[in-house]
Amino acid sequence: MRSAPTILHLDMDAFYASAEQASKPSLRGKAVVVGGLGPRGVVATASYEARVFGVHSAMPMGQARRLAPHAAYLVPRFGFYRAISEQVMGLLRALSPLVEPLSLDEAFVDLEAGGVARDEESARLTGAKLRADIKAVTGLTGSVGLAASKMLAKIGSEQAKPDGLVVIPPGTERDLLAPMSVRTLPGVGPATGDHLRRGGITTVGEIAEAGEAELVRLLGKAHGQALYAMALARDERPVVAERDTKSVSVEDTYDVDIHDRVRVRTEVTRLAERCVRRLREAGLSGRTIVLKVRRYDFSTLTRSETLRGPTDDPVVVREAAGRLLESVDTTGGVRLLGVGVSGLADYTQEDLFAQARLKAGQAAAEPPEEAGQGPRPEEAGSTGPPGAYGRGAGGAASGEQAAADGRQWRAGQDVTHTEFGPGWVQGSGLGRVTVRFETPQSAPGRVRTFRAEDPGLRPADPLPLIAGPDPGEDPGGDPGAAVPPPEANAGASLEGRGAGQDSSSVPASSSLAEGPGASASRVPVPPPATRPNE
DNA sequence: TCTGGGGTCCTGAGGCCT
DNA sequence: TCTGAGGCCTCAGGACCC
Repeated sequence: MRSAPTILHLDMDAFYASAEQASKPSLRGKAVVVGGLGPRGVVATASYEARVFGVHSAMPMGQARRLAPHAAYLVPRFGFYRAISEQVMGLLRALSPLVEPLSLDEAFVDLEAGGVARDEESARLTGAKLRADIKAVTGLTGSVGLAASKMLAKIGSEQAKPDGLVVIPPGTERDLLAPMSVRTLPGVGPATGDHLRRGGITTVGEIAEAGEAELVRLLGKAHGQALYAMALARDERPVVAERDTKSVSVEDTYDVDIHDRVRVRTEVTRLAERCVRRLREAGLSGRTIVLKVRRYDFSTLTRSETLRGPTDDPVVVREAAGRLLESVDTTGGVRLLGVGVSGLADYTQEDLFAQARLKAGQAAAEPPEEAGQGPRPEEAGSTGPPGAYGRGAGGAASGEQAAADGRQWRAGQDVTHTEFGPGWVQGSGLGRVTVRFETPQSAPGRVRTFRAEDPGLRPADPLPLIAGPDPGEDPGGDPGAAVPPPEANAGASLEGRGAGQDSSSVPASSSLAEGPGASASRVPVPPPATRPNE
């Protein structure tokens, strides 16, 4: 263990929801929930205002709507969040070469490796400056934990939330941990927590008292030993900048269970092809093909097959997935299907036979799938594949909600109108789309409703959260990062899979439709207001 | 309206080989 | 030739994380 708190953990506060609030002035200070709006969607992130009502991550969207019916419900715009995340990661890499991203909104940094902190005071100053830089570059807040190990730095950032900084001085760790719930420790989820509770252990201190042998007896060797070490504040895991991908997978939850075996096979084929596309984009190939099936009763089973050598051949993966499906009983219906590849290598051992088959047979039969990520009218009327981020109704109606010209309007999506300028979709349905016209730098904007096929309305790229500084004047020194890349468009997120079936977004967020925006738009609120309308 | 998507790691059973 | 032990691999499932 280090003698100085030079491991930094950064956790952006309610990241997706905060990004949406920064992007949409009328949502600032309001309950915002980002997640799948389909019938089987769950909450990805809730703003702190929404958390007051009990809404939290991973909660079924229906439950969230019951708890916070007046919140704004938006689909995630991963491209947009990724662009912001890259700005933040750029700031972290300016501190140290050892940056370990955990997700779009979280990372560890080894400050010692960067030579920017040697002791508690310099670490604290570095953390404070980082938070200020993040605020200046992105307009968002992040919480920072500083400690001598990854586990404690993460606990520190959790304690610092929201918008704070906590340093855990070396030597104080065990006293700090002792009264905490076992669930504080990484790797202790609901199941392990229950296990420990049945063994009479509810706090970290009680883990330490129980001793390693008892932990191993309760949880098995690896888990028991690891947890015991953590309880003693022993965590020697290094910050690792580069991690090799171990597997690549894709899966879809369906709005309505699929009973038709032919349809199941079709979906597995489609997933296998999507998976291979992802594999190839990453320059990888793999030996083990995995089929995942979640049945109507939520029971999940996996079947896998290991090939003689790694492949990235769509025919090989498709056929293997098809064989695996043969061993699964799907009567009763399936709610989720997934295809994955593991045992990865960064090269391909060519399967010449499959390649030959592909050239000979597939070229003609296979349409250039999803090339334009556009709508797939041939599927209209089928149960839309994207459960999580799909639209509301599901079932046969899904395909019919698309605008006449094939455009899709989804809650939260950026748009621009020839007459009214930039804005975002507040809701749509029944051939109408409601748009709020505002920008990150404007006052809360006015709401207007159009026909879904209004020729003046078109999708747009997200606008930068911070008004671009004069060229050359970038507080974070992050080159050209202020403007998210074009692919950051809402419709382009989610790998295009939703485009066909998401159709008009939810008749959504009824809460928003009648929001106070119209009146607020008349109030000259100084930009960039944090407390908009009302 | 119960429960997403994309990962990682661990465990245990069983087969195969030496 | 048979048997048992041990190591390694594959497969399936569970838990956890963000």
